[in-house]
Amino acid sequence: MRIAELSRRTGVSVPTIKYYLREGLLPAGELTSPNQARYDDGHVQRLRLVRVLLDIGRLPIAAIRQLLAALDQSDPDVHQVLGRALPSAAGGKDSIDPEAARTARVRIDKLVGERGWLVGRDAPARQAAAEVIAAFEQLGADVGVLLEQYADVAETVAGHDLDFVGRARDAEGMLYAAMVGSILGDSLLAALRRLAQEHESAKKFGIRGDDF
Amino acid sequence: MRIAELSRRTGVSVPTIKYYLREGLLPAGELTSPNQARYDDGHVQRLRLVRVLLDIGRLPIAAIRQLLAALDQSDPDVHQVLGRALPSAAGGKDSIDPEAARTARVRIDKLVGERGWLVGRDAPARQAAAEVIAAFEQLGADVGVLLEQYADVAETVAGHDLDFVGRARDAEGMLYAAMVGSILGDSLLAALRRLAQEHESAKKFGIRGDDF
DNA sequence: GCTATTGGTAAGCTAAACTATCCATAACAA
DNA sequence: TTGTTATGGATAGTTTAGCTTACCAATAGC
Repeated sequence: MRIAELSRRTGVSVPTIKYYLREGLLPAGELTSPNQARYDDGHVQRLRLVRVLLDIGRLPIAAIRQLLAALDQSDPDVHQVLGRALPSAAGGKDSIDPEAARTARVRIDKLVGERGWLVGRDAPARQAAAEVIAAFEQLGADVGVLLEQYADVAETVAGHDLDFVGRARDAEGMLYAAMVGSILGDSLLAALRRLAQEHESAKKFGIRGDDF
Repeated sequence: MRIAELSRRTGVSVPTIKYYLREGLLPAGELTSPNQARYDDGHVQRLRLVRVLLDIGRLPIAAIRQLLAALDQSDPDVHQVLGRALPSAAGGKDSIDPEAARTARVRIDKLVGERGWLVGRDAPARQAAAEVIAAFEQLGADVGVLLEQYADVAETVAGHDLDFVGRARDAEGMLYAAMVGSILGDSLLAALRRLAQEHESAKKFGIRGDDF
């Protein structure tokens, strides 16, 4: 197919597709002549993946490029992708007192150690978790109880996630599932959490509205 | 205190504080003369909240303004905030086939109904969840099993969340806890999930590196 | 009295993610 | 064949969010 059909099939405008090609988010089509290229279903799928990572995962273009590079490696390493390549939802900017972050980091390292989690010392998620904990405390909240409860939950979820990954056909499919499941899983879990929160809140406080 | 000290105590630059004042994220200080105002600890706390919602929650300024308006209401309604005011993590843009989203919406409504969740018909989280499910399917993943597992987990987490809210002293504190816990909870859960995923992956695939 | 700071406003800046415009060439319809 | 439309590739422009800079008259504090 040519670029117009690729655009029609994905709902992405032609200029945007050209932009993604330039940015290396989409491999170039097969050139049949100096200004004619052919695209295939792989391009359609890749383009849909990019849009989902952008719109739902809210990943920046640069992060998506890195993820896709991992997908295209000849030797796909699911473990590396799960542990390192995936950016966690928390944004990178600081706004947090560095000393509070250091204290929280010790706390997270302790939690990981106590639970026997096999996680690299330099795994970015350690720092991400520490920053969120520091933020809680900067706002005057006590995360003590919540942290352990969430860690329990995280173990459960991660178990389900690895089952999900394991259901893929081959190594490449597992890598794809790890990526999609991790990024979209965050959003799915957040949305279901909101629904369950509203339910728990309705139970606890009594229902105000009656539009169920 | 005056604006310079407010800046020093929060690490937010003076021009940025002025910008937040203009945007209505921070109430004006008490004017002592036409060009002198006094700020207090409430401003410090509010400013820290804004930064956390921006940097970790990644909420846009407009959403933060709305949230803060809910905080400042004379009659704080925790249930409304939990159910409606809080934006879920998923971004607003579409990129998803509207028909697939409609099918997924039916699926979510069915799940909510079967579980007896007391959730408004028009709760935005329903749509958010539906869009994520549609995204999964657009990428060729089968969310069937995962969805039910995540719903179980969401119930557990929401229970913890409401306990967290219930630990606050008064109604205003509960509203604050609901807001902070919801937004930061998403990020904390995501970071812990990454850690647990790396652990589960290490167990499943065998450990590649040895830097623990 | 004198310098630094303040509150307030308007204009400017930066980065990210597109979008528009060109151009020479190629495909397609008449 | 011939006019019209589409294509790949490149460069420049646009939009939005979140700040920064610059400026001003008025005040603080020595």
